[in-house]
Amino acid sequence: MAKTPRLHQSIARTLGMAIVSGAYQPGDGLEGEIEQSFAMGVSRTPYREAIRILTAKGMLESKPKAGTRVTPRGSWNLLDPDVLAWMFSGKPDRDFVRALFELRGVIEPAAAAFAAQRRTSWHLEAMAYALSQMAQHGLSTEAGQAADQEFHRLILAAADNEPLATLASSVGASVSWTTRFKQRRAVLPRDPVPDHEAVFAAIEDGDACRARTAMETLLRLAFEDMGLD
Amino acid sequence: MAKTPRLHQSIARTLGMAIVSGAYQPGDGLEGEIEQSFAMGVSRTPYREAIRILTAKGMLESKPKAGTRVTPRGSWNLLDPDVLAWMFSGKPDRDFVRALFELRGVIEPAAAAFAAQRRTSWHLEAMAYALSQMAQHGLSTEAGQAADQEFHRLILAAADNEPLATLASSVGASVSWTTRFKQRRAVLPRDPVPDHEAVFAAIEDGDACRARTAMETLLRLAFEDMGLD
DNA sequence: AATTTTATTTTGTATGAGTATAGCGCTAAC
DNA sequence: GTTAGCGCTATACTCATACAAAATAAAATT
Repeated sequence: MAKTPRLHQSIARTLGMAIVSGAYQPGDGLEGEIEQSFAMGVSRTPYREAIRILTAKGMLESKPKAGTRVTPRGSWNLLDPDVLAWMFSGKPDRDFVRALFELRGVIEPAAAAFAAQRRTSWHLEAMAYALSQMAQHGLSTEAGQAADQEFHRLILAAADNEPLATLASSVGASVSWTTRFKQRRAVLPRDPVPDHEAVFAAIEDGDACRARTAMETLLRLAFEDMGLD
Repeated sequence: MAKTPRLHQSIARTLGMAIVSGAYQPGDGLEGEIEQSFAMGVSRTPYREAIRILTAKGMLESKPKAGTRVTPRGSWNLLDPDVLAWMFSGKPDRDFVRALFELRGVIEPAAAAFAAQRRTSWHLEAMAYALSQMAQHGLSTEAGQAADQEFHRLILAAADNEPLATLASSVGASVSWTTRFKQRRAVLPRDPVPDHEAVFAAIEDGDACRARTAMETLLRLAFEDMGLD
């Protein structure tokens, strides 16, 4: 797990978390490469590369003489996997989590509908296997959670829409952080397998409309189980 | 327009375009920083920073001894504004454009529905202004196209969902390519303004359901005008 | 044959010097 | 008094070189 951290990566992570957590406000400046990098105890090289990473994600902008400044939130790539991870590494902002669930509620049902129309027999086999694994191990185990994610990933693959898949995987991954958080503190009351099987059956039948509603139901129940509000 | 290009930025752009265009296939390696950077006539510093930028967008990964390799398409951040720009800078891949449009068909109707419920008077004013600009200049002009994109951006903003709003650039790209495809076919038979006004009216009335269907209609008609198939 | 050790290649980090850009203040002209 | 042009300077940007660490491959050892 503790895969040796590259320095620039580590710096980007530190700065990124500081920015999303609000420690640096938009407009604030990271003034002076030399001072900043010295303050962090690293050389300019990895520090600058970290700046490039954050700039690539829309969180910083830097010009000669003007310095390096935090950009307004609107230009951050909030759907970037790293940015999402940084967001959830601290206190997850409730409004933001709710917004993510809302977005997921838009995307995944649509993906399920597309999947119903475009799935191949190969997809169906793989989904069936994932479901069986899920039922066998249960969601409290590593293997069960992996099977759950695999099931959702297969739906995206079957939907045959690349941009949709990247979007949904980012959102899905971040949502799973919160799920993990929930499970730590709670009961895991309901068996999620039947909900998933309903989605699978609709996709198998090629019934796009039913697949959409089944997925909506699944997400709604999952959201209620979290008890966010 | 020609705002002086920083070197690392320029290199990232060149490499990024080469990757999305397929000149470098996933799995291919950019072997040897020193050779590569020398071949480009630059020093290692900006070359490495360009690598960091592309890595941050999920298109490269690099490890000591193993070299720097292009990652599989599935891990690219296709919704990153820069990546999208690189995608569209070359030949427009029809399948990708269609997929992006399909995604738009998922996002925008839902956004319109949310906007109908959450828009402020400020949003309405701005949207009305964008519409007037659109009607005044027409979609064949720069100003008109800008107003079109602004209108769609405002809908996402009015939906009051931050992650959703970050998709504005993606949607914007889709919008601009819609008009471009239309004009290539030299058809331009129908006035798009009424469709937009229908969406606006529904949002103004706070009618979420009507806003959704109006947006769906708008997109369907626009898609037909594109004549992708 | 499996395992440990060594070698080697490639990226990663450190450092210092010099360049170019863009904001700021100054001057001068209107 | 205002504005336009000009030079100054702070800051990021680029270059060059050296060395360290990491991961794979090969070799040696058990």
